[in-house]
Amino acid sequence: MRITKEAVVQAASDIADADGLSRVSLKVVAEKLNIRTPSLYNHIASLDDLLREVAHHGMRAMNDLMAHAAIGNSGDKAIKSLSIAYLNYIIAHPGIYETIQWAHWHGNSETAEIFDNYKALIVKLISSCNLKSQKTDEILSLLMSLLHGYSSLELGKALMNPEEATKGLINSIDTVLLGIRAKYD
Amino acid sequence: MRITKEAVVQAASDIADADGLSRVSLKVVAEKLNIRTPSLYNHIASLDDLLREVAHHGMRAMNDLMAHAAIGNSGDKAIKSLSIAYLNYIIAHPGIYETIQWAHWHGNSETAEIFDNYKALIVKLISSCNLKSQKTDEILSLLMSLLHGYSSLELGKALMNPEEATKGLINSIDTVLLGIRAKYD
DNA sequence: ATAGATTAACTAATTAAATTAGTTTAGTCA
DNA sequence: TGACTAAACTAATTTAATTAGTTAATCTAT
Repeated sequence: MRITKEAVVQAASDIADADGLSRVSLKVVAEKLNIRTPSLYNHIASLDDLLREVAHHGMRAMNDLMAHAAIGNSGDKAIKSLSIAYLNYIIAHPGIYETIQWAHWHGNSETAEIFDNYKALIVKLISSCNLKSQKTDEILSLLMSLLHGYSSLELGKALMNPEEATKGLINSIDTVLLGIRAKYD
Repeated sequence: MRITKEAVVQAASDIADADGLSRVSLKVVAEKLNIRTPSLYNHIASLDDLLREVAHHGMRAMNDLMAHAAIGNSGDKAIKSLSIAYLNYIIAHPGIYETIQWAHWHGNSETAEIFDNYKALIVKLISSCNLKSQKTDEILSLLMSLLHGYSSLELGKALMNPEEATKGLINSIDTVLLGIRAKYD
């Protein structure tokens, strides 16, 4: 016996990745942990609270992975490394990514804070491109849109063929960086 | 009395737009229509079925609006017109768009068919750009990613300031088209 | 016009899941 | 070792989806 909050979040994350967010319920989480459903309330405040925890845990993990991927690189190279890390995480954790999207609407101030950390990381990489024009917000918006849009739309295919999906994303990033150079440099 | 299936879908769509997808339940839909919850089963097979109908209705509406927006234009101009129509629909119907995203995972073959129509429309516009290279799939993926990614991420802000959001999208499209010209023309 | 078929409403009951209340048990530490 | 606390439990409540079975209203064809 004796479960920790981390174990609860982990169990919910695993169920999300294996069966999808819609299959995550306190019932199945409790079953996975071999405890009764109400016992979960010793660790979490509600189902929504648990899902937010899953999302936050995932967002922090993504931020860490992306930051590490960017280390030692700058400019286009760094942006591509980050993008690959982003897509790899989503391929490995589709259910957590689904939960992160859910948290985009059902999140709280902590959600916003972690999201801000993500934005700050990308801004750093944009700065490392040393563009003449400093319209960083426009470029940030474009890059985030592409990363999220591509990941969401191609996730189904990406799970079947990760290589191909990564190539496709890098190709799109290339095209966008060409446009950015043409417009802002 | 006497409700039609269309009225049920409309009621669910309205609730989604007003209060968000998570607030759509057969209970509140029935209340809005002044009938008892089980009576809804004369028109729909299940809650999931209803949500799929909401998504399909919305997807068809979007396709129509985008097709009309593209009429009389070609190339970059057509792509921008379509993009504005896309974003305008989402600003007007955030809950339906949320439902469409839900249907991306919980959809059926009909969902896929309507989505294919959307892709075919964009492919036509790409062809009208008369690019040297015919890597249409790469460009399709990039444009769809941008449209969906930008719309999802900026929806919160877009509801507050539609003008600004539209400008931002057009700006990103411009940059991407520059990159496409550089790479594929 | 009206019998029969169909549509769409109803009530009653079931199931499933989230949540709350109150209780018990098992380790921890003074 | 005895009180404290964390974390489990059972029992009960609430809410929503769904099913079954019934009835009323409309529509259709003679």
